[in-house]
Amino acid sequence: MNKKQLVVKLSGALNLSKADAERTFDTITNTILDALKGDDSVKIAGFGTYKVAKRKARVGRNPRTGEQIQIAASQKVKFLPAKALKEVFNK
Amino acid sequence: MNKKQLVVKLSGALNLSKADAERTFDTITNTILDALKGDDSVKIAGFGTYKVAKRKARVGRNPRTGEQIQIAASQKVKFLPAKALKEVFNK
DNA sequence: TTTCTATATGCAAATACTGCATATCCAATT
DNA sequence: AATTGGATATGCAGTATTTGCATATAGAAA
Repeated sequence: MNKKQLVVKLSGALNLSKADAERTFDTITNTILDALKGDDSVKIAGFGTYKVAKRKARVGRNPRTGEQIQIAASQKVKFLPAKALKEVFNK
Repeated sequence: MNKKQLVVKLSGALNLSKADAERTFDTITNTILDALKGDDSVKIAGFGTYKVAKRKARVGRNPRTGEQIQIAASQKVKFLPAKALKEVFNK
């Protein structure tokens, strides 16, 4: 399912126009992103937690040539599913 | 930031009551979950992709006693941040 | 208040990560 | 509705990182 299909579903479920449904959805993702940018984690009970994980610099390898390369430290967004979410998929 | 705080922000940004904002948010998470339950992945351009990852059975260990235990195969929800998301945090 | 979640522990196995080419797929513009 | 530019999936090798187990406690959320 891509974003367009999701928006169509939301439009029906929320009784909004597609344009409004999309704006609503974008507002939510932007709000979450803003919090993450401020180095805050976003905890959604029953769904999961978004947090920014810091990754240290390390030595990697180009699998094509085999040569070693230096990989810089970086940050990425991590999503940790809530307990309730795991249970849904494991029974 | 927890769910309550997020709902307050959404309520302001979307000009909805808190109750409506929460209902809207829940509708979205439920829609995503339903797709995942149907073994479909949810791809949100500019944000990321939710997908169900299957994890193989393996041998684990009880850290308290040290004894080996068999861990069953399981499934969990994975979130893969979109390229745009990584860039936000790495410059 | 009562339920949920993070944390901490040791350790084996699974998985992520890197560059890059190709194939596929999506979003937006025409 | 069709085209196109951009984003993502895949495969590869080897190492770094993560995962997940049991369980109690502390802290936060409903």
